[in-house]
Amino acid sequence: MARTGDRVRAVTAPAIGGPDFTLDRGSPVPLYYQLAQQLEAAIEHGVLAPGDLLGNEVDLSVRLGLSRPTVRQAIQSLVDKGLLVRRRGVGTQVVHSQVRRPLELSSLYDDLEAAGQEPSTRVVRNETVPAPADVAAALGIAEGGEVTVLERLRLTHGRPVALLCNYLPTGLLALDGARLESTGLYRLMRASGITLHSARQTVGARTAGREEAARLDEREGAALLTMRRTAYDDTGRPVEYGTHVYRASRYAFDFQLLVRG
Amino acid sequence: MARTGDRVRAVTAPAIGGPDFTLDRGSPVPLYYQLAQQLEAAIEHGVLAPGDLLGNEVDLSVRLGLSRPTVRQAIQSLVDKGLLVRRRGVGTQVVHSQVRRPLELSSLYDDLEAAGQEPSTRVVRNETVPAPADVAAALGIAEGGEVTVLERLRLTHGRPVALLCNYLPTGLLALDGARLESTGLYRLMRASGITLHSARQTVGARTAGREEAARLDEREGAALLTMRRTAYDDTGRPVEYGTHVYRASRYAFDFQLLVRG
DNA sequence: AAGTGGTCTAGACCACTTT
DNA sequence: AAGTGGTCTAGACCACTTC
Repeated sequence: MARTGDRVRAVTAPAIGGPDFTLDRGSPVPLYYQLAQQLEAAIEHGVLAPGDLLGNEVDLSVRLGLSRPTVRQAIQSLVDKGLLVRRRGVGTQVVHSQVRRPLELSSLYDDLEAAGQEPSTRVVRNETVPAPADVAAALGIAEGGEVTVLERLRLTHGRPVALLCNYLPTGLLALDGARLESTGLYRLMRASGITLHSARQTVGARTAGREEAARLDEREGAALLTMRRTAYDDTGRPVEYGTHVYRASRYAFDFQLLVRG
Repeated sequence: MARTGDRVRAVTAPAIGGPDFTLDRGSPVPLYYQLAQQLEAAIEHGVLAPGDLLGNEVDLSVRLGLSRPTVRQAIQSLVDKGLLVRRRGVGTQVVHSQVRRPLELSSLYDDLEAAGQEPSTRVVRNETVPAPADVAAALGIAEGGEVTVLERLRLTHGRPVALLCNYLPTGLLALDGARLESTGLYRLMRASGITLHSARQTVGARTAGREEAARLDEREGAALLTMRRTAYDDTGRPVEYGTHVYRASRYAFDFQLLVRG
């Protein structure tokens, strides 16, 4: 039986009824993951068109020289991503719409950068303070305990888009002012080995007060989008609490939801 | 070997090092799912506290009389929900925070009802019209093709909260006016066999115009929360497009995001 | 009746973490 | 060295859908 001992053996499935897949058993990348990536690429590039049937799992596993559970694991990961649909008695097909974008814990900086908006940041405040009640509750620490507060003005093309106020457990992270001006907070956290896992968000709206309007270069009474968020790492510990205010005239949240199975 | 043929056999695991689990092999509910439900309940009720180790998978499977893959499938489903964390070489633990709420494709009606807000609905418009360009694009039909347009005023405790305007492919669903006044659109769709799978949402804000303010019982210039959404069924076909407007003074979106693995 | 995915088993070897 | 989860195999029977 082929086991991990057989190094650098590559298997190419015949193209009968579908695209080619190449598996490398010598690679540290799991076989199910290699297959999932190639399936995703085939869908992405239109080799597998919306509505196409994948061919049954038993045949696929024989053709690929994999066991059925391994093939199923690959398929399942794409079903979870919403790229494939399984129907008992029918088969597995590529989903009909072009919906590709994942739901992600959005980083404003990354989002803006990806959209070609040339984001920049001005750090307004970066210090250690006693935790106010709401912050303490959100971060799960004692009221009055030390937290780091970070206030930033986010701009695109040199014009203000948002006022960001974040609280972090002190000592979690080195908040270097210069690096904060050149990148986003989440990227900094990831670089420090913090794996973000989930976040709870509340999105609302209100009108701008006078001082706020001035800082954001808006008229008084302009519509603002507000966001309050607590983010958790992969062990479920709160690592960040923030209240953000966006100029509604220049920003809207855009995201995709998946219904849980 | 115990197979599905053995009816109504129940297995109770000894409580050594953990809570009891009872599996019914005669039930049509899959074993991994029964286990997952009981694990989730144990976490929910505090029998398993945050940070608790679950015990290794091999022992668990022996205790429960299940194979390891089956136990893993149960655990994996809770990891996906964000309730458990696995660490190689360490074990599986209950997540540290109390984050429980799932991310879901939110139904305004259900959300309000769950919050004890006594929602009600007034159907303002329910007819078939030629599709405007944006609607046609969102629903993937020809511009000017037939669509059903549905306009509703949503109230809580008898006071307006939101103006809902939805477009659906004509013939997808019987939109009975009376039922629309007593329940939500998504519940009606689910009852018609439509399985919602994902949605793309854009959330923004603006100030209220005169007529709009009057309909929502707000002042002119009040902050409004806006939402535009396209929902897809499990085959990826668009089944609904809507533009909603909420009174920011009475409503905010509240949801949880999970980072994709 | 034939074909599909859904579930389940009883093993195996591996990589990683902790002791 | 010992213990954990991560991956993988080669089967099996079942429920559902379609013909």
